[in-house]
Amino acid sequence: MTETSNKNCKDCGKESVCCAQTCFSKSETNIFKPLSEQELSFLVDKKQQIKYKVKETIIKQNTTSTFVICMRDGLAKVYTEGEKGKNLIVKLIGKGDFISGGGLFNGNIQHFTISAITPVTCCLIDSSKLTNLFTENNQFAVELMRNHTKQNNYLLSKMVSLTQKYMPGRVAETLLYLKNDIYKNSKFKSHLSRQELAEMSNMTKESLVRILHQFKESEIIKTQGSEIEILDEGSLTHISRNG
Amino acid sequence: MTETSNKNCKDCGKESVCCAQTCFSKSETNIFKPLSEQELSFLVDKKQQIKYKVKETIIKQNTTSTFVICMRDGLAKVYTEGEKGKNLIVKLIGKGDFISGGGLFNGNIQHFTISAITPVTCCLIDSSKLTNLFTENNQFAVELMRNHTKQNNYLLSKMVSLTQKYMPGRVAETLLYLKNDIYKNSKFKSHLSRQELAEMSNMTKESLVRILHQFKESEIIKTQGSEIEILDEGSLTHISRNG
DNA sequence: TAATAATTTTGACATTTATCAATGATAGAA
DNA sequence: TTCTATCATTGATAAATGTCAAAATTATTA
Repeated sequence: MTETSNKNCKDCGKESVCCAQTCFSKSETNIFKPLSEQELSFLVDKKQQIKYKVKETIIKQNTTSTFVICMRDGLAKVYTEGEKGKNLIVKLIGKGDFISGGGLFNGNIQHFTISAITPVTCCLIDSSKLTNLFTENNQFAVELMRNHTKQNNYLLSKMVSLTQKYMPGRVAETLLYLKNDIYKNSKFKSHLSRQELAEMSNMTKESLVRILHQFKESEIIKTQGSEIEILDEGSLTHISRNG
Repeated sequence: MTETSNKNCKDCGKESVCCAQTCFSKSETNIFKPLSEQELSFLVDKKQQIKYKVKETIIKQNTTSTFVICMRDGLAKVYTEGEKGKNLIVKLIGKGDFISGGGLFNGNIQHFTISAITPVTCCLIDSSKLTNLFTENNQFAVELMRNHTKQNNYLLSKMVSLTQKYMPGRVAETLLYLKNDIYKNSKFKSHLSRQELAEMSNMTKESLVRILHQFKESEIIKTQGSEIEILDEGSLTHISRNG
C-alpha cells in the first residue's frame, strides 16, 4: 500500500486501470460506451498510450498502419496533403474523439495526416481488435458505423461549403466551428495560425486576413494576435449561411 | 410445374428467388457477399423491388427514411442540393452498388438526393435488418464498414479535387470517371447533360462547355451531341493530375 | 413536317480569388 | 535586451471563374 503512487495514471492521477475503463467508458460521445468492462479490457489490453509534442505527426498520409486513434487529451488537426504542398484541414479532434485514418478495413493505407497542435495524449488501438468485438457486441459495431456515417455527412457538408460558398461564408463557418465545437467559448486563443485558418477555409492566408479585417471593421469579431472574440454571432451565422 | 412462368423474375428471367440469392450473392463487389443463403433470405424477405423512370427521385434529401438501397439495374445520380439551387453531383451508382442516404444508424435523415438518370430497378431494404445480421455474421459488419470507409475516402479525395484543381483538371477527372467507372469504354453516350457534367465538376455549364471545346481543339476528345470519345487518355490523365 | 421548347454554344464583361512583393509585428534565441 | 526568424498584414496586379444575353443547335410535340 506504500507504493500506491506507482499505480497512478500519469495523466489523470487516478489508478492506471482508469485509463481503460473509467475514462473511456464515462465519455458521453465515445464510441466505446457500449462495451462491457471485460470487452474494454480486451481492447486496450496492450494499448499504446502515446504523447506527442506540438507539431509532431501522429498519422502520416499514404503510409500503412493498422491503428485507430482515441484522443485522450490535447488537440490535433486532420488534414490532407494535396498537390503542390496545398493542405486542406478537414477538422480538429480533441478529448474523447475517435478516428481512423481512412484505412480501416480497407487496405490500411492512411488517407490523411494527423498532427498535434497542442501536446497530445492518445491511444493507438490495433484495428483487428475492433473486428473481434463485433461478434460479441453488436451494439459496438453499430456505434462504430454511426461514427463513420457522421464523418461521411460531415465531409459531405464540408464539401458543399467549400465549393458553394464565397470566402466570407467559409471564414464565418470556420470561426463558428472553433467557437462551438472546439473552444466552446465566444472568446478563445486559437492554436491555429492564419495559414492554418486559411487551410480550414480553403483560401490563401492573405485572403483570410483580409476577411478577418472586414469582420473587425463591421464589429463582428475582435482580434488580438491569436486571440479571437466573436462579438456578433448572429451576423456571423447569417454570413455563414448566405455567403 | 405448369405455372413456372409465374415464378420467373421479371428482370432477369430466372426463378424469382434468384433476385435475392443468386443475383445478389454473385456480384463480386457486393457487400452482401459474406451472407449465407439463409441470412440473405432474412434480409430481403419483404424486400421492395421498385422501378423508377428517368428523372424520378429515389431518395430525397432532408426527408426521413430507414431504407438503404441496392441497385439492381440502371444508373442514378447521387447529389446534394445546396443553397440557391446549386447542385453538386457526388457520384453515379449502377448495378450492384449499395448506398445509404446518410442516415444509417444516425437519425435516418437523408443527406443527399438520389434520382434516376436511366430507368432504375432497385431494392429498398430496411436498415434495422442490417443491424440484426451483425451478430450472426461478423464479416458482414466488416463489409458494411468497408463500404463506409471507401465512401469516406472517396468524398475526401473528391473534396481535394474540387477545391485544389483548376477547371480543366476537374473536367478531365469527370471524363475519366465516366470512362473507367461508369461506361467502361473510351466512347460512350453520356446520360448526363452539360449542366449535370458541370455539377459533377463544380463549375457552370458555360465553363464546362468551354473546356470541352479546348479538349476538342487539342484533339484529346471528340464529341457529337451527348456522345463523347476519349482520344488521348494519356493527356487527359496528365491534365487531371496536374490541373 | 412544322412549330415550339429546351439545351448547347459563344461572346463580352464583371466578380472573385490568387499571386507577388513589400512592410509591420511578434516570439524565441543568443 | 537585441537579433533573427517567423508570422501577419497591406497594396497592386493578374488570373480564374461566373454572369448575362444572344445565337445556334437539338429534342419534343402538335
